[in-house]
Amino acid sequence: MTNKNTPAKRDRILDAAEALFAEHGYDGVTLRRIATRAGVDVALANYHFGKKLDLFQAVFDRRAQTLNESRRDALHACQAIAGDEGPSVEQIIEAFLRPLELAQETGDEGWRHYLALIAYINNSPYWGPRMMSQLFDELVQEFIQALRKALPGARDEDVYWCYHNLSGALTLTLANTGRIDKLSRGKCLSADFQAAYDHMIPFTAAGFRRVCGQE
Amino acid sequence: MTNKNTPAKRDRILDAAEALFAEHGYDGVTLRRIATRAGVDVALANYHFGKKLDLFQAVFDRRAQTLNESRRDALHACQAIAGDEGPSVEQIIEAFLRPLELAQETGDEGWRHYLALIAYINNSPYWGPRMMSQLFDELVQEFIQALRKALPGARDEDVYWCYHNLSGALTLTLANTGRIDKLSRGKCLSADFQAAYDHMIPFTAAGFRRVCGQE
DNA sequence: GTCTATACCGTGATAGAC
DNA sequence: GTCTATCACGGTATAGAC
Repeated sequence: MTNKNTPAKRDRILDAAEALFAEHGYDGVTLRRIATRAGVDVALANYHFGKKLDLFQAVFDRRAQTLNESRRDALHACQAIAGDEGPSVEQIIEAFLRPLELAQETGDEGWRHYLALIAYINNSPYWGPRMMSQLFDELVQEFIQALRKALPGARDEDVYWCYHNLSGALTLTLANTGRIDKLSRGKCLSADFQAAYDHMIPFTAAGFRRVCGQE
Repeated sequence: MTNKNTPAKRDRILDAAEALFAEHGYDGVTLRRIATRAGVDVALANYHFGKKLDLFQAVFDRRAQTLNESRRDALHACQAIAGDEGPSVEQIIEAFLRPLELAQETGDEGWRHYLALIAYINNSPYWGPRMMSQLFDELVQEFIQALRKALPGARDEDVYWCYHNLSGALTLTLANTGRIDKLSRGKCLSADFQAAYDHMIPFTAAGFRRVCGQE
């Protein structure tokens, strides 16, 4: 009961920063805007997190652990079910993507912002190389290893290029820009993540099979 | 002979802005840095283009016409060859992508920066909706129309979602972040655009066929 | 330890003098 | 076309309230 809602402000700063960084990028956001949105004083962000860059990093780190765990669990679960010959390409991609959909469809809209932030970072020539590897490479390599097993005889470069295409499709989905809404005149909605993944899974799985010679 | 190199400075401003906006985004770049890189006075950008936002727009507009024309030509050329039944999915996607590769592999590195800028804009929740449609929608609709013809019986939503996946894969390629270099430990290179498109074309074509029921 | 008010100093966009 | 001045804003440090 002592500090019941003391952590509230700290978290509200992270929430506000997450949403704003995801929409406007690192330089498009000021600490003052973050503070205003969080309903706290400007200096509080500095007190809790230090420099602006450290706050950015803190936002990036906060949900990474949880996300990696749920994806790893999904991968291991489908591997357990599949047995010795291992899961199919479709099953692996499903394990890669569905945890994201679940996160996006939580009541907690923070996850939506967080994943849009990942999209921003992944697509940025500046931030991408600096931040993606540290948190995600290990798990991605596990997925790629599983894909390699599901695609016997595939050349390594082909598998990586296919992963690149999957990653790109996913990134644009996470960015949630609303562009497809306009292009399709409302027939498709950026915010309809279930539809996005329902299409992305067979689309990319077919791509893997074709390029890696398993058609 | 009167103003032999008067346009030079103006163009150098555009070149510098293009490269910097592509790497750091709109807010990550100052007019001073642009001016320094262009080797001109700070105020000259203002003189030629007005506000920072107008300079951004000018950079975005500069090459759009040329790019749209070469893509439209590529589409019409493959349609002319194919005759009445129309080109295949593979041929249409090839027409959509190859002009980009050609632009990227010109000696003019400006095109590489420009296309990375398109990637930045397309993936941004803020800029995407504001800027993509005005320049690219008309042509994209032409491509989608061609794809629809190549995929008889496909549902509209499916075609749009497939296009979304193609657009995402392309966007990440244009962004040229170097991430795949690290992931693949040098087996694949972001800057190897030919390899990127050589893989993207069969990958996405197979995806279209699977999702749109033409397998 | 948590938080606020405020001050500092550099930097940025832009307008106006030349 | 160029140079300079202006004026607002941004990140950050500090002093102290609770």
